[in-house]
Amino acid sequence: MDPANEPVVDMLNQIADILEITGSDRFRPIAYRRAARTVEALPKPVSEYVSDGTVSQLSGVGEAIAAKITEFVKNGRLEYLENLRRGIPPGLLELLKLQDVGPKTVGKLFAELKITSIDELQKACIEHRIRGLKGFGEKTEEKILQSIAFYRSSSARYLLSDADAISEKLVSYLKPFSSKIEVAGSLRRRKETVGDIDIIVSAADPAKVMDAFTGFGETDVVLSKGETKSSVKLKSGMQVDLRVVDESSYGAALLYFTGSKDHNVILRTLSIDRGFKLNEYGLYRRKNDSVEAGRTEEEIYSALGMDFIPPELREARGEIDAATNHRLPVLVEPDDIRGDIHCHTDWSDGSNSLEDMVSAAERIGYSFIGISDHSRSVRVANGLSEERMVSQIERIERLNKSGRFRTRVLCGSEVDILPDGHLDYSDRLLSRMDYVIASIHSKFNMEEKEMTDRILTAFSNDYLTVFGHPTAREIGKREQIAFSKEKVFSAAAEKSVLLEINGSPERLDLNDSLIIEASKYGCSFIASTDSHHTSSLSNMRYAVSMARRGWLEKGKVANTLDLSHFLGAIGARR
DNA sequence: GCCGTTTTCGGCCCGACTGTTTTCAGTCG
Repeated sequence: MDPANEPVVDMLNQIADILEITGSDRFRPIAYRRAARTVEALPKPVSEYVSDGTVSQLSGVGEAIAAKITEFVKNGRLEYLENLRRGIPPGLLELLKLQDVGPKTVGKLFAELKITSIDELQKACIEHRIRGLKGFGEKTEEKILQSIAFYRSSSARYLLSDADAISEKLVSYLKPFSSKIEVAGSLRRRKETVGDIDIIVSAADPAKVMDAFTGFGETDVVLSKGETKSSVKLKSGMQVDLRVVDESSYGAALLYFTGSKDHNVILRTLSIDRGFKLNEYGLYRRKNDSVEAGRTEEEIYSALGMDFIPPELREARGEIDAATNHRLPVLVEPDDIRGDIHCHTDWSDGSNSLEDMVSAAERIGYSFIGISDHSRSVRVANGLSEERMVSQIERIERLNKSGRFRTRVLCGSEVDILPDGHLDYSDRLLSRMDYVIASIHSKFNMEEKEMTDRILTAFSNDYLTVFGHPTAREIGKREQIAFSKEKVFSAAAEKSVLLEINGSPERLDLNDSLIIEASKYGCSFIASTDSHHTSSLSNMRYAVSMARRGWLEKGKVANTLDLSHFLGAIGARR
């Protein structure tokens, strides 16, 4: 989603929530949600549609909603929504965040028991006041208490790498019971964080898979168990859903449960337009319900007149139009990567020796590896003094001459961008390196203007090759630093500074949406791992995942070039 | 509240699972 549209999407969804809680016409909330989805899928800020007067032409947006969007965009607030909010206690909207508690339940709890907050709801459950309501019973009470506990305890989203580890374990555990098995959901789309894991299975004996699944050793609670669908919560807190489907529906199920939801909604609508009906069992002709496709995703996309859409692109960011017009990008692949130039050794804060890192790179089959230890100011990371840096340069030169490794060792550094924007080494020293990654590791809280100036000053140093982990965020721990995307990205494009796609699982920086934004300015990128250990060189797959989610083709990722062209590309600034 | 070469009125994506029902409503994805 275009970040500018997020407040508008929230506004529309909130109207829908409140209308559902207060329970008026049951189709009005649906209309608001549909409009929200449309805005979410827009390729540019909705304010542009407001200024050229085309908002009401968007699908699902009529006169009334167009007027509300217009008012909201112009004033930053909407009288209608504020009145709605005044009509209900503020705590009701938080209740919606509880699992298995939706607008109808919230409305009823408020109408009958005057419950307006999670605390009050918990108390009512403990005092068994819920079971007295029509349609509610003992089990519902227990379930709500569990949801409250889960809501309060869990961080709710997991790092992509953590989800990978769990899902790989589960898939290999279930494989003996399955004829086909694959991970779906946001994990398959390679989102930077994952809320739960979805697994799709075909099997000769479905009951056996279900039993195996719910009996998995790391299961904490079985949330539900049916013939085709079961859910468990693992001891780690992660929820896993398993779906067992017939082989003839495998592709349809995989497509459906891979999502995103927005992608599916567009596909379904489009299917209807073309005389089909699409669900998790297949693509059917509307006329006579005959099956058109379902065994594979490829045949479904093809029946709809589209090219196959890689899961990483299925975010309703224009991929369906692109697939229809045969203009999808040919996404960069893990095998396209020729080397990794963001690696640390035990010269600074890495765990392995320089030779171990090179040897590991050679085993992967890289034609080059770049060593980029920390610069002198990063004392906690044992940053290299200028003298030690010089001796590392000489060591690498000797290593290359020795012919010990087929993989060429490039000599660089991850140089700090100091608070005033200068780099942490003299130009004279920088000039002796093959490349320079410049990163921010201090003073993260600068105001946007000051931070922007800091970065632009750094960019004015002609030895700078790569802007390392540009936003400096750490998922769930540290916010992005503030800088003008427009100024920094356009400067990077103009000065041929490569933007890093850092594949370290807690960084993923730049992430997909910023890659898309930077691409608009014509930036080029480099995928790297920021490895501090030989084992983390495999994190390149996360960098590639972000690049793919960012619509990048091979040509926009510098380290897909072979050694000589890569050297040409990183030497271009000098 | 939106939308229409089958409709300007009467539908809105749709199926699984659960819990509380005795035929269904609510939630989720």
